[in-house]
Parts: sequence; C-alpha cells; structure tokens
Amino acid sequence: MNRRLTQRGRERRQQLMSYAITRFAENGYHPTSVAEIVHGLGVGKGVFYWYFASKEELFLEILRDAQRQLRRRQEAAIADEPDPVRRIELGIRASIAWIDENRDVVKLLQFAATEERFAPVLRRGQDVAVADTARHVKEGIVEGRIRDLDPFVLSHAVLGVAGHLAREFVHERSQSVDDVAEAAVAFCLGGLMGSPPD
Amino acid sequence: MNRRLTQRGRERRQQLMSYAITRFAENGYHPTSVAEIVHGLGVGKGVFYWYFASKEELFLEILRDAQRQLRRRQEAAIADEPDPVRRIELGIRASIAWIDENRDVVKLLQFAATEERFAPVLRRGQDVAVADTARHVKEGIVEGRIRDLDPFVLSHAVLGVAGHLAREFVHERSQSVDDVAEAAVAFCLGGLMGSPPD
DNA sequence: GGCGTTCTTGACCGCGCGGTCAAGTGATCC
DNA sequence: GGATCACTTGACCGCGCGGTCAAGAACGCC
Repeated sequence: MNRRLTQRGRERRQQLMSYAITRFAENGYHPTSVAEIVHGLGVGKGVFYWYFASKEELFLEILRDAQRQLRRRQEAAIADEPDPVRRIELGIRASIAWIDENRDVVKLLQFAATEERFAPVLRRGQDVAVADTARHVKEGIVEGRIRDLDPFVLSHAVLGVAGHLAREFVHERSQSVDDVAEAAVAFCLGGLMGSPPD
Repeated sequence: MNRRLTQRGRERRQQLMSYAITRFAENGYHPTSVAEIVHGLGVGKGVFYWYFASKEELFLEILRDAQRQLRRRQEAAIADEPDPVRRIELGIRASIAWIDENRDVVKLLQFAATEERFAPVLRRGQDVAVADTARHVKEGIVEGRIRDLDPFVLSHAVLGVAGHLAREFVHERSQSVDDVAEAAVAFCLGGLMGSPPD
C-alpha cells in the first residue's frame, strides 16, 4: 500500500486517519466500522481502501505515528539539558503535556495493549522510551543522586506514574496539566531519590 | 436473568465465565464469538443464553466479580494493621499478588477501560480502591509521616505504580512477585514520604 | 485536446456474528 | 407415573461487517 500520493492524496490520508482516531476513541476499534468512517467523511468506501490496505493496517499506522510523535516530543523537551535528574523531570512534563493533547490517541494505545495483534508494535515503542529514561536514571545513580535500584524498574515506575496521573486527572477530571505534572514530578523524584524510612 | 440455579447450574455458570475469561484475554472481547465459547466447552449455544442475557452482560459480570475479589483481597491483607503507612504497603503487596494470580482478568479490566460502555462499572470500583488508600494516606499526613499533598493524587500515583510494575514485570517479564512488590513499595514510600531535593 | 495517472464511486459479495426458539432430556418431588 | 422445573440442543434468522471492483471523474502535463 505504498502508493505515490499527490498533495491532495496526502491530505485525504491524513483526514482519514484523524477522523478514524476520533471514531475509534469514542466507539472502540472493533465496534467502529469502515462504513461508518467513510460515511462520516461523506466519501465512498473505495477511498478508504485506496489509502489503506485494511482497517487493521490503518490502526497500526495510527499507533506507529503516535509513538513517533511522543518520542520526538520527549527528545525536543530534553534537548541539551545536562543534568540527568532534570532530564527525567522534563521528560515527565513532556509526556504529560503530550497525553493531554492527544486523549484520543492515548485511548487507542491503551486499547492496543490489550490485543495480542497490536501489542508487539506497542512494546517496541515503550521499550525505547524506557531505555531513554533508564539512561538518565543510570547517570543519576552514578552521580549518587538516585538510589541504587534497577534503572529499568525505576524508569517503568516513573512512566507508570506519569501515564496514570495524566489519564486520571487530566483526561478524566480535567485538572490543570501543570498541577498534575507538578504532582507527578514530586512523587517520582521522591521515589527515585528515596529516603527509605524505618 | 436472575434465574434459580441448582448446584449443577451454578457450576456451569462458573465454567462459562472462567472459560470466557481465558478466551477474551487471549483473543480480545470483540473478536471472541459466543459460538467460539460454547464450542470450546462442547455445549450448545442455548446454554450460554440460559445463563447470560447477552455477551455484554457476561462481560460486565466478569468485571464486577473481579473488582469484588480484588477488594476482598486488599481488605483481608490490611485486616487490623494499625499503622497507616504499613497498611498502604500491605495494600500494594496484596494488589500485586492478585494481579499476578489473575493475568487474564487484569487484561480484561484494562480493555474495559477503553470502551465507553464498560468504563462506568470500572470507575466505581477504582474510586472505591482509591478512597480506601486515600484514607490511610490522610492518616499518614496527619501523623506527619507522609508529605502534605493531595491524598487522592498520592493514592492514584501509588495505584499507578503498583499496577504498571506488576503488569510489566510480573506478567510480561515473569519476574518474581516478591521482588516486584519490594520495588513498588520502595518507590511508593519514597514518593509518599518525599525528601524533595534542591 | 489528448493521455496517463491519481483518485472516487457505490453496488455487491460471502461470511460469521449475536441472538432466538420449538423441541427435547433429566432430575426431583408427590 | 405423571407433573414440574432446570437445563440443553442446534437449526435458524436478519443484519452488518470487511473487503472488492468495474466504471468513471478530476487532475497534471505535453
């Protein structure tokens, strides 16, 4: 399905993808039919199959796109910050901002994690993100500013907190992105730097 | 669909539910047909509709069951522990143990969160769990052992970490439940008690 | 204007879905 | 043994799904 596309074609493709995202997010992937998508856009069914080989391929495309975007966002945020701990903080903030701005896509990522068919694509993306964070965590450990626990576990914990708080408070409860990011950062830095009690 | 069931009937019902759980977890809710479920059990289709009004109702039943179980497990674990911080720790451990023992159901809970139709049932359960945790967090704050942040945010952060680490390391990477629980507890207690740096 | 390419249409296909139901089987109680 | 109730069967139904395709429309280029 790697067609030569004109400008017009590229726009149609984009239109299909973004409309599909909203329908999938609202209704679920399976319950949303191809007919529903093309009808909502006021075009014939052939348009869909001109741009995508199948409903499944469209969905995979959406997933890959989303992961690419998030990654770029995180990289841009971190840029050339030298302090590893601060890099982690910036990464958390960037992720939460992105989750805020991409509710629909986030829902699709969550769904994809529950279907064996889509999970592999997802895992690769997540592994990359974790590896990125883990690098900074390792540096932090070397500098003695983060406690000496498995960097992968710590990275996953950080991602778990950021993702969960963003979904719960930004998406579901419409709280301010900044407040939520603040709380996530505070909790994560506490978790990373420790001060285990008793 | 509140039928009078004999002992035999109750067993069939249970059999249908647990087999459906494994099929749904493996294949996804939508892609798994009622025909597939009854065929896998070697019974006629009528059996299914004798015990459940619809495929959707069966799924809701599974969700309610799961939440009830998890809650009971957490309550049992906490029992009459007087120390609030320790109660949180025991809750984390109990949750991770339950997630370990109920992979399939956990996958279904995750899926349910992505379909508008099922989300409400889920939210009620989650709200209860968060409220429980938040009670202990509040006590900890009063005692000055947990930093003075929004108890609901902290509770969600804790649940986010426990859930994510359990899924990632116990389910996906088959690591020891105890190790994962240990890490989750360490991170969460750090996040709760703070020691914010700079 | 002519021609090749890109794009669009919508009727159509076969299939398998969720759900129904008339008919029948087995246990239990009197 | 007959009545009642709990359970089981599987053919059947209508529908809407994902996907196809022959026929054209619109565009870009000479």
